[in-house]
Amino acid sequence: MDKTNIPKAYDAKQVEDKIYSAWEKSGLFNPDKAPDRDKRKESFSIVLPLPNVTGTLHLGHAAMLAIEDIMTRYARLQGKDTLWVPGTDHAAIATESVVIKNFQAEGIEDPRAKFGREELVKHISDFVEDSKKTMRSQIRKMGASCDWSREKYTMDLSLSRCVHEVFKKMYDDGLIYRGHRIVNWDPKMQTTVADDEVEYVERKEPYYTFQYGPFQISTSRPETKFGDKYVVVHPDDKRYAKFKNGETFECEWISGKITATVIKDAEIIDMEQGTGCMTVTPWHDKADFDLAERHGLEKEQVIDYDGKLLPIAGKLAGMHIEKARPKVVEILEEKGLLVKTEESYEHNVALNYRGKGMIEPQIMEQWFIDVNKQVVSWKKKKMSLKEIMQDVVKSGDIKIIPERFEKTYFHWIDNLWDWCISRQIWWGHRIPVWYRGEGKDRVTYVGVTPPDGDEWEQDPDTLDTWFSSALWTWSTLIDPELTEDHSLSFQDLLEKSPDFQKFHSTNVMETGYDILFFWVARMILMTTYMVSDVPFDTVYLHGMVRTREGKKMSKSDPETCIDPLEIIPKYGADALRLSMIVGQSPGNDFRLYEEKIGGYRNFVNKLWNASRFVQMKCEDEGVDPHTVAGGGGGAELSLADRAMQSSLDSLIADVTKGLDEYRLSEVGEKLYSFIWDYFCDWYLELSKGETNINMLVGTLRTFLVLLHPYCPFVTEELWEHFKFEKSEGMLISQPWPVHSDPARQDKDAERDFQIIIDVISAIRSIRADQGVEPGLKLKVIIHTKKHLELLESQQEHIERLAKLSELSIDSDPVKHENAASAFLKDIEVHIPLEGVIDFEKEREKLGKEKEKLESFMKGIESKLNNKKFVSNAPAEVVDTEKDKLKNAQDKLNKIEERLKTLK
RNA sequence: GGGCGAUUAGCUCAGUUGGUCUAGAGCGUCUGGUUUACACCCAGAAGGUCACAGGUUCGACCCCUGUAUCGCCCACCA
Repeated sequence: MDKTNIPKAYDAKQVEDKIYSAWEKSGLFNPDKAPDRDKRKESFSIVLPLPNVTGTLHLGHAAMLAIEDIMTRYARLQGKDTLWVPGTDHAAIATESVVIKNFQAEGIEDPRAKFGREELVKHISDFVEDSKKTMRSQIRKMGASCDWSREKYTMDLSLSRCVHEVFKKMYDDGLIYRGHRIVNWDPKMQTTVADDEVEYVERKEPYYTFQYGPFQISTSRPETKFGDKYVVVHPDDKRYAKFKNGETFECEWISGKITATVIKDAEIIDMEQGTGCMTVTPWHDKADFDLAERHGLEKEQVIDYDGKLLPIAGKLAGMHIEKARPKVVEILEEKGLLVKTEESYEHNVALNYRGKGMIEPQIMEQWFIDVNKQVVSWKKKKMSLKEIMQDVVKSGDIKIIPERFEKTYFHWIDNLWDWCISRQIWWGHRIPVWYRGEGKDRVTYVGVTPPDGDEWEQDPDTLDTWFSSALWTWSTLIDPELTEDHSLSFQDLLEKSPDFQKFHSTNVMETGYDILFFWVARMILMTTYMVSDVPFDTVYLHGMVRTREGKKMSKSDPETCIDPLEIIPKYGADALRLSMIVGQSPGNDFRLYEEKIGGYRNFVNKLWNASRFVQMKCEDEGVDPHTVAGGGGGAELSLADRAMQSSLDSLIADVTKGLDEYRLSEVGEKLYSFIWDYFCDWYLELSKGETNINMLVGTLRTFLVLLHPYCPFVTEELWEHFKFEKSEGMLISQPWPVHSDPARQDKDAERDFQIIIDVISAIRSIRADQGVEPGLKLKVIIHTKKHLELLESQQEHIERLAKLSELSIDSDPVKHENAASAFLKDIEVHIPLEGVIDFEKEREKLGKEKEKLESFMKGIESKLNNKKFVSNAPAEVVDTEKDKLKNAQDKLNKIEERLKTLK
């Protein structure tokens, strides 16, 4: 009969939802409801990197949630005032394009025209509400311990207030301006796109060379060439030395005779490339635009905002550029101006990262943030936004993990242009600018609230979605009720919001390295500017999840794409979490596949069964696990117990230090192998013979706390069975275990326990070789060098241990039937030392080891004698060196002793 | 073109400022094992000149230089 009330196998599906609701019910995700809130001094806060509302949870989110939840739960267990704010992003372009696509699939060709602004926005809002519901339930599935009572959304009224406050302040400071600039225009979505949101895709297209007066120019885009009336060459190019800058000539071109001007420019021209000359299209090319600005050239629009040719194209006017291309080539060919066609020329085509529409650069009036104007006060100096962004990372105010991304970050900032923040879509924060009147009498109003009067008209554009996301660390912490009171200044809002005062700046920003620029950099920009503080102290960047083959996971490929929502019921959220943490290092991509997750499911099950075993033990001993106090229980501890106690102490120290330094993978691995290899396979096996139930239960409880950040569900479930009657509440709010002074650790016990382990291992080997002749069996025992050493040098111990394990050692051959019973019954084991050890080889080996040790010690000694090293290196480093030396000396002594005995 | 990284067992990856690392884990492979914690298990084995070539050092997977292959980011291709 089963002596345990714990089911035989862990069924994640059955317990996870139940436990999550219990946590929510307890209110412990909310720092305000922490039972000992007043005592909590230190605070820890983190914001959820707002998943956008367009989709469902994917593995990237799952990894992010797992990492952040570990950080959050660890802080909470440590007794910090812990807040993790969840929320979602309205994801302007992404969301609008999804909704429009959905309508188009229903047969509504142009939803904008059909519904108009107000109605379409309403439809998008409804869609967003649905998505948010889905996201919420999925985040819960992962076990994320975020405070749902503080959930935020970038379009909330309180967050919109922040957006307006920032816009107004930046406008007043002259950091936001409106101007005609060349922007990335997406004719499909009818909006501008930020530089970062443009992606380049390689395409093979024909490449044409045309005669342009005395010059030959090459292009893959002849349809833009109608307005070209400048030809540019390098000032040092000897081939064109006879032409002077500004010289004009007449030539035949697409729509007839034109007058062209020669421009000499060293910056834009690469003499080596092609013919070394080109014509320019300032309206539709950024480099050409800059050239035109430098030389004061005329700019002319050729393509309209729908991607169709303008009247300048003559008879081709109104035609879409894609259709017009062959026509233009045809016209020029007829005129005899086509020199050659290169069929598959490889070049990059610019696409919108959202929606994949082709980008057509256009000159448009847009809103920009000036990143170079030195008007912001920071550290008592006037600096530009760009300089502040550099400063906070350079000075170490913000630390990026892994460090190498700091270089990437600086590189990006060096190449940063003014940020175009206006978008021509309807979904998003509308720009808080109103106009009245026409022409010269036009008045502009910029404000947090709309101006009084009816005759005002608001700017039709919306803000880039990252504008509001960039405020996330603090806009979510401002008290929403206060934001309704417009008599309060922005400073008042900050000062009167308790959450902001307590939790900002946040401790860590955890996100994928792919949005370092999009988001992390912009949070730094906005927060330093607006709040005069950094948004977070540490940036932890995780890698991208890849398939077994190393490809990006994409939803369109269900073969390789793993859906967390299918995995969780099958393997459990705990297993999924472990599989995405252990063995991964920050900033590096990692591959995930089902077997990996299965492996961690096995670990969870192992822990589960070990707990069952402990419970059975309790039953055997007639104790209720809840009344067991832990520790040694006052009884004299066996060697094994002392060893476990001591190792556990080091484990706690390692786990604590590791988590403090965000080394999640390493800590996870340590817990995994400690629990499985050391606790289950040795300590539990040993306790089959002799048990200190206090130690057993106490150790298990410690594991549950240590492992809780990684596997919250299974540990919480097991806690129910093992919690001490006097401890209050759920595992989630227990105190983190403390470890004792390392000097007090029982190193002897640890070492001796290692010997037990080895002896048992040896006994098991005999067993494994049953059926083989007795003499050979014994050789197997001592085959491994470690055993040779241990058995020889620790014979005394072994005899003691044999007694402890109810083994007896004498010269009789092996009589036992199997090894496990060795701990329970009287068994005799024969371990002959004589004749198996090759003393000659031993001496040789020890001699080599001695030599090595001596040179090692010499090195360290010289290091310690070096005054420069001692005075410059931190005290810790010097101490470790000293320890090393001491250990080496100990070891050397032992070797010498052994060499003596071998003689 | 500029930058950043990777290269460690059949596969996927760890390896914490150079030394107790004769380099580890998981999966896979092979051998043996089922006595009530667990076959989602236990014991054991095989498998690596840490990409290559130099250098620094008493000592290099780790630091430096170069080479090769792969990947990512940025810029650009008139």
